Parts: sequence; C-alpha cells; structure tokens
Amino acid sequence: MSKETLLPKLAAHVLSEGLSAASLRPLARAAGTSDRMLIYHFGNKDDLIKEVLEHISDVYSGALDAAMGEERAKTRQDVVARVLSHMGEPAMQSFLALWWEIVAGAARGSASHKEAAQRMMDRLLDWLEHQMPDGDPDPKGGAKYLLALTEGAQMLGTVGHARTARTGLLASDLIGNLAGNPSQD
Amino acid sequence: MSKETLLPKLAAHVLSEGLSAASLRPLARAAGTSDRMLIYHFGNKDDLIKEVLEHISDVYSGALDAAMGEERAKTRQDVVARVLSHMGEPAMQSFLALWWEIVAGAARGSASHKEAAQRMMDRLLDWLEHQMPDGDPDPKGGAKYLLALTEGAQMLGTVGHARTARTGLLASDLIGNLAGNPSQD
DNA sequence: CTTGGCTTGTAGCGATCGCTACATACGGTT
DNA sequence: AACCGTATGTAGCGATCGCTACAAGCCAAG
Repeated sequence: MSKETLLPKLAAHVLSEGLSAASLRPLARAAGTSDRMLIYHFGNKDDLIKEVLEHISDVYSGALDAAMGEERAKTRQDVVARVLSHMGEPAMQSFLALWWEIVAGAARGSASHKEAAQRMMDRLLDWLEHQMPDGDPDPKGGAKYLLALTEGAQMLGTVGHARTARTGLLASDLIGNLAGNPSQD
Repeated sequence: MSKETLLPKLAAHVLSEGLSAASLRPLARAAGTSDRMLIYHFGNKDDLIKEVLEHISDVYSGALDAAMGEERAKTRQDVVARVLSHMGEPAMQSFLALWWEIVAGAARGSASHKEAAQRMMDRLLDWLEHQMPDGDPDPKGGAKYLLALTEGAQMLGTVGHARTARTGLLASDLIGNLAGNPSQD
C-alpha cells in the first residue's frame, strides 16, 4: 500500500480523533497497515504528520473551491453569513476541531503546523476575496477584515461563547440583519 | 507542601512548557515534589490540570485588572490598540500559546478546558466593556465585536499572518490610524 | 508514651510511546 | 537459476505514561 493510498485514511483518522490522539499504532490500525510500515513510508512520525496536514489542507482547498459559490455575495454581511454557514456544516466540525490543534501547535513553535495553518488561511483569504460584493470599496482589505472577524467569532463559538460571537457580529454595523434561528450559550 | 503552594509552580510550568508536555513527573520536578504527591493532593491528573487552569485564569484576571487602565479609551481604535499592546507583551506570549491549547481542548470536548476558556473570555469581555469609549453608542455590543475582531487578529498573528491581521484591522474602518512600527509576516 | 491520622519516599505495575533489528516473501533483471 | 531491491511481518528495545501498594516518618491528642 502506497503513501498516496494511506494518506486519505490517515487524514480521516486525524480528523476524527484529533492530532493529540494520533499515535502510530492507532493510525496504522485505521489505515489498515502497521506502525512498522508507516515509519517505512514516511521516515518518522513528524514527517508523517507533516504530510497528513498537507494532504488535509489540500482537501480543505478543494472543499472551498466546491463552495466557491457561483454568484457573488451582495453585501459584506452576506459574505459573513456564507462563511458562518459553511463552517457550521456538520462535515466541517471535525475540521474545525483539528484547526485549533494546528493553531496550538503553531503557537508552540511547530514549523509544520504553522505552514499548514498558513496555507489554509491563504486559501480561505483567497476564497473570501472572491466572495466579496461587486461594488466593494476595498475587497482585499475587506476580506482580511472579515477573516479576522469570522475567525474570532468561530473561536468564541468553540469555547461556548456563541452568543457573544453572534452579538458581536450584529454589533459590527456590517451585519445589521442576520435575523433568524437563535443559538445556544 | 500544600496544594496552594504547588499551584503557582505548576502553573508556571504549564505556561512555559505547554499543556501537551504537562505530564506528572516533569510537573512534579518543576514544583519540587513527586508525581506521587501530585496524585495525593489532586486525586488524578485531570483534576490537577483543571485546578491549574482555574488558577491560571485567576492570575489572568488579575493581570487584566492591573492593566485596567485608569483613564478610558477615547475611541474604539484606542481600545483595539490597547488590547493588542497588552497581548503583545512578552509576558503574555506563553499565556497566548497556552490559550490556543485550551481552545483546542475545548473544541475536542474537554469540559474543563471549555470552562477555563469561558471564564477567561468572560473576564476579557468584561475588561473590554470597561475600556469602551465614554460616548460609545453600544458599549456592550461593541465590546463583543472588538473581542471577536481582536481574537481573530491574534490567531492570524499566531499562524504567521500578522500582516493579514494588521491589514484587516486597518480595513475595519474603525481602526483608521494605527500608524507606527511595522510587523513581520 | 502511645496511638492515629496526615504526609511522604520507594518501587513498581501494566500500558503505550516512537522506533529498530532481523528475517522473510515477492517480482523483475540478468 | 541466481540475484536484488521493494515490501512486509514479528518481536522487542528503552523510555515514558498515569497510577498504586506498602511502609515509614511525623506530630498532635489522648
């Protein structure tokens, strides 16, 4: 079984169980091989994780492409709503959990975590720029602004401050009418 | 040696080495005791970490109080500048690294991580409200808004997107003149 | 002085960690 | 047929993990 065959299964296991639970033997079991073979293919665990993260960031890029949305958003609030609904999908939950582990790794100085995180933010930023409304006065800067805002809101939701995040977005004066379904917390 | 004596040393070790490196024997060494005694005092590792995180969130509250600032900020951009300068201090770096580990733990479903994170955000939000400009039309909502925005910017900085964060803040139309020292990334 | 409850040291258990040594099997080249 | 590089299984190494059993020391109450 080749690396390329292994990577999707390894990625699936990392997504569902988390980086901190990703040790060789469980990973191998999930991929239908042995720890012995994982080391054989990837050299050592660090390089394995590195490649898995690269693989995941590629998959993530693909998911963004798929959600690229044929028609542009009309307003910045539409963009925010789109991001939130995209990240709120169940399929994104395990990715979101992994995301914070990657950020934590980057904060602790891991180069591979930082690279993976950087690539994903590059990609997300790019996606956001393409989503910006037609007549937006500053699409590039606005995308960066919305990136910070939505990521912060995302984090707040993760730690049980979804209500804070929601109220904060409403108070941004960009998102005047995000009416509808309430949220816990 | 009592729990109360131990906690600051344990907290210091967790801050400097990270949660993922916090195993009983190194923790005990750092606190001048034995793994045996840590279990004796705290029951098990989970409860130990829980108490350490509670302790740290108390210390963090204190640090916020100390930085409460005698005079109110004049504008929302002042508030953002204050937060950024506060979190940019070297003493805050290890706390920031720990923070993302806590968020990651919360995202993976750890109740104690989530509680600690919630408390810290409660406290930071409170601090932000007190920092809001005098004539602000919506201090409570505005604080939540600035919380999401600055936390997102913080995260971007952590993963090597400091420049993105900076540009995003500039483009927020609230932070029109954050002139001065440039930043990497 | 004795007793009894805190506190602590020593030793070790079973599990898991990343990784390696060694041997074997297979498949194509010469 | 002999050979050789790639792939794989089996076994185990030394380290670390969280935690526990057992015994000894300590110090105040009786």
